[in-house]
Amino acid sequence: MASDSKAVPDQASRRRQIARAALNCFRRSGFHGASMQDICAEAGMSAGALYRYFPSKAAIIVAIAEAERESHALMFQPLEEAADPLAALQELGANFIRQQLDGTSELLTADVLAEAARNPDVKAALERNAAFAHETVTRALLRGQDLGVVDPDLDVAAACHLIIALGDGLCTQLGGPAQLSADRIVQALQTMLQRFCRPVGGRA
Amino acid sequence: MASDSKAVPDQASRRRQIARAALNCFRRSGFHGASMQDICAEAGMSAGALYRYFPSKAAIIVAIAEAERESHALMFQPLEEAADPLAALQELGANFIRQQLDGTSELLTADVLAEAARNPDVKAALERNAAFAHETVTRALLRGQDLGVVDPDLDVAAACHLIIALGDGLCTQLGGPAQLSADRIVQALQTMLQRFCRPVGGRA
DNA sequence: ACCTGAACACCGTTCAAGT
DNA sequence: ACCTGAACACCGTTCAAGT
Repeated sequence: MASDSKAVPDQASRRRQIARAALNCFRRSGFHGASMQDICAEAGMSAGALYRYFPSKAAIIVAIAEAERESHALMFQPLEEAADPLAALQELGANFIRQQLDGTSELLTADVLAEAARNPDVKAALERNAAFAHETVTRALLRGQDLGVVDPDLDVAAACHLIIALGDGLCTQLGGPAQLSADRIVQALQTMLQRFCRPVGGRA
Repeated sequence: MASDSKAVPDQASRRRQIARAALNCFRRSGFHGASMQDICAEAGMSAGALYRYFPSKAAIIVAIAEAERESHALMFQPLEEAADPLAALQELGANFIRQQLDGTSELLTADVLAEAARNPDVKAALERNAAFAHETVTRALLRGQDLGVVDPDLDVAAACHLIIALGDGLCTQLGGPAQLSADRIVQALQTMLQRFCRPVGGRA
């Protein structure tokens, strides 16, 4: 709290405005497909003006990735509190897939991953997101072990790695050859998570 | 067989030479990071010459993707013949992960996926690869059901979708926050596949 | 103080001109 | 016949000049 709270658009809301415009453009044409001119037009300002608020195109991606982390935090919330963390993880997976097929999802597209390979700031932002997801899922599985709903011999860290890779893969996937219904994929995912994580003896 | 078999470099070997040079450049700097000038330099020819053999930068990716499909076919071979298709799938997964962590792998990077979102030819090439993988894994699981090593109630198509998404995710992943050993990931993957696919009653 | 938009150094691609 | 490399239309980014 250093200065502001005026009626004129401040730095932060300007940045949000630009990020929102950019997100529209990226969704339409991808990160490299959308030009700065497009983004400027969509945001209703000139190139020079935009560069007052973001030092580069990549910096816009970083801002979007950071916003995405907040929305993930919301999505992951139930994992922390649920009475049955494994059931909550299955539920989360179902929501995730539905959101993915809706196209409602924000933007963890292949484009962004590709940019991360070249730009250290983007890479760092995505790694923060991945670390957050990893930690949250890890905590849920450990708690599941304490509660007896997760196999106590499961290698939780390695399992998380796979589960998150699966999530990433579902994000970037090309529809798939056959057109499977969301329900069938959701069902299969729940079966996979259940069988993979539950204690070896039991059926629940 | 229309014309050739001379000592001078023919069309096909020229194309291979360019594709190899491009692959080196892409590995170094990614698809967008590598300029055509870089590729020309690496291949030892001018821009005009290169464009005699490939109509665009994207066309080079398509050629690489097609070569990758052949190498996948080789990798998937055991699935078709193995006495235990589920065991063969686990083995394939282990090889896949090791190859991934070696950096030995060809190029199903985020870059290429990103390009597919914008270029229909690249997209078509990747879809051919995905369809091939999907069909092969599907056949293996169906055969596993016949042989009694795979749960007869498993939704094979949906399971394949998840397994291939997992493979894609492992390809594009950013190392992961913690540095897990390949062995632990391999072990977890085998557990996951085994528990997911085997008949519900049994242990083998 | 803040914005504009032409200018800069690049990119992928083309094509007149060379050999 | 095949190749060269300057030229073209773009891109992300900058910065003199305006208000």
